[in-house]
Amino acid sequence: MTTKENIIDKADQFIRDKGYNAFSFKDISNDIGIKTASIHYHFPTKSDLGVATIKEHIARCEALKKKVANESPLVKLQAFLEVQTQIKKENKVCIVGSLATDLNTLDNAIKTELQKFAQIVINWLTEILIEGKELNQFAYEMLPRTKAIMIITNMVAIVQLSRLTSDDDFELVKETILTELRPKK
Amino acid sequence: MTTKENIIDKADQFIRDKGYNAFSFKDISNDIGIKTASIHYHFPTKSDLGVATIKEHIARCEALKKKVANESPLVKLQAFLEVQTQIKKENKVCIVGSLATDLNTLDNAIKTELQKFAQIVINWLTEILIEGKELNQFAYEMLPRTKAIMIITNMVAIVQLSRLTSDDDFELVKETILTELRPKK
DNA sequence: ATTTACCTATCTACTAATAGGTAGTATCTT
DNA sequence: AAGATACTACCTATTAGTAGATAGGTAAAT
Repeated sequence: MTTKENIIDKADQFIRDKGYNAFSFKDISNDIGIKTASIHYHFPTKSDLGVATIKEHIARCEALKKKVANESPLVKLQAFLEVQTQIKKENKVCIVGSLATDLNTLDNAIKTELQKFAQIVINWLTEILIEGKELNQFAYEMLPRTKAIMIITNMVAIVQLSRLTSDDDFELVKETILTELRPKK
Repeated sequence: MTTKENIIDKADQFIRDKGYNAFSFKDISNDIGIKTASIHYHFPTKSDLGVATIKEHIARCEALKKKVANESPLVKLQAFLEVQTQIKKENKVCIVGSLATDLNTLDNAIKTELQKFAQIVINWLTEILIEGKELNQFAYEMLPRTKAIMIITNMVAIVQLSRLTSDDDFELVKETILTELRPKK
């Protein structure tokens, strides 16, 4: 991993652990053994680092989409849910949720990139749900995009809420989503 | 409104607008025309102010519960959803979501108070859903507490996500929740 | 009735720490 | 030699929090 990648990785972890306004260049500096001025060499401003971090998420999302492109809708959905499961395992939150709560402190560059990422995620899950219904693997009555938003909001918020209630609630929500999609014979 | 109440009110607005770590005593100082040292007189630490802010939410929630105690389950649910609608109207987010993303930067006093509030909200909606099913006003198949969590996560996250997509998505989710609960004849 | 003491709420002035960011220089790699 | 990368040293602004003074009100003791 290059230094640049290393910096992005740490920024990502801090944002999803403590929030954008609670992490500093010093935090990253301490973690990877580099001076803060050197971080500014790679990313002139904190906002530049924020944008790069979201771009990394977009890239990882596109890679995952490609990886499961030929799988069944159920496997695709499971891959989708597995991302959140990993987040939960690390006791972090989704970057969309984290930055959305801080949105009014962020400049337009970050805001725009985050909107782009949110669109990609919603569209991907919508496509999975459409395909799943066509193949009779999923059953639901509302519009596919609506169902996608219902599922995404469930997942985004349960990683946050289960920090306050119980980790079991995360599994509960995940299983409920899968159960609700199962066709009744 | 006393100065103390005024401070809590501003803190609440800032937390749900920008997040806990993005607001300062100076922000409040500017808004209400008082020096930051005077805010420290009422709330020795920022954490004390945070705790007081959550306590205010708990008090308002209990008051709302009492106000609609003799109404039908549907009216109670609508009162519940109206709180979020108001939040959305102000382009803010729910305090639970806001503080949950910052949780790892907060001390135990705030964490404990926030857990208390989350429990109260979950329990209230659970009771509404149980009563609504008994009276055949609501239909759902999962456990009442599970359904409550599904609805709460939908609402908590859509106020965040609709900052990035469209305000219409908030109404979409709200209507979908009501539609899904409606018994099929 | 006046003094003494205390309480409440605010102020001015300050501190130590941290923030993001910059300029100029050194080192490493090719 | 040259570009990429990292450094030292610094700057300015802001942060949460503190100390001490002040002014006004209250209540009991003289």
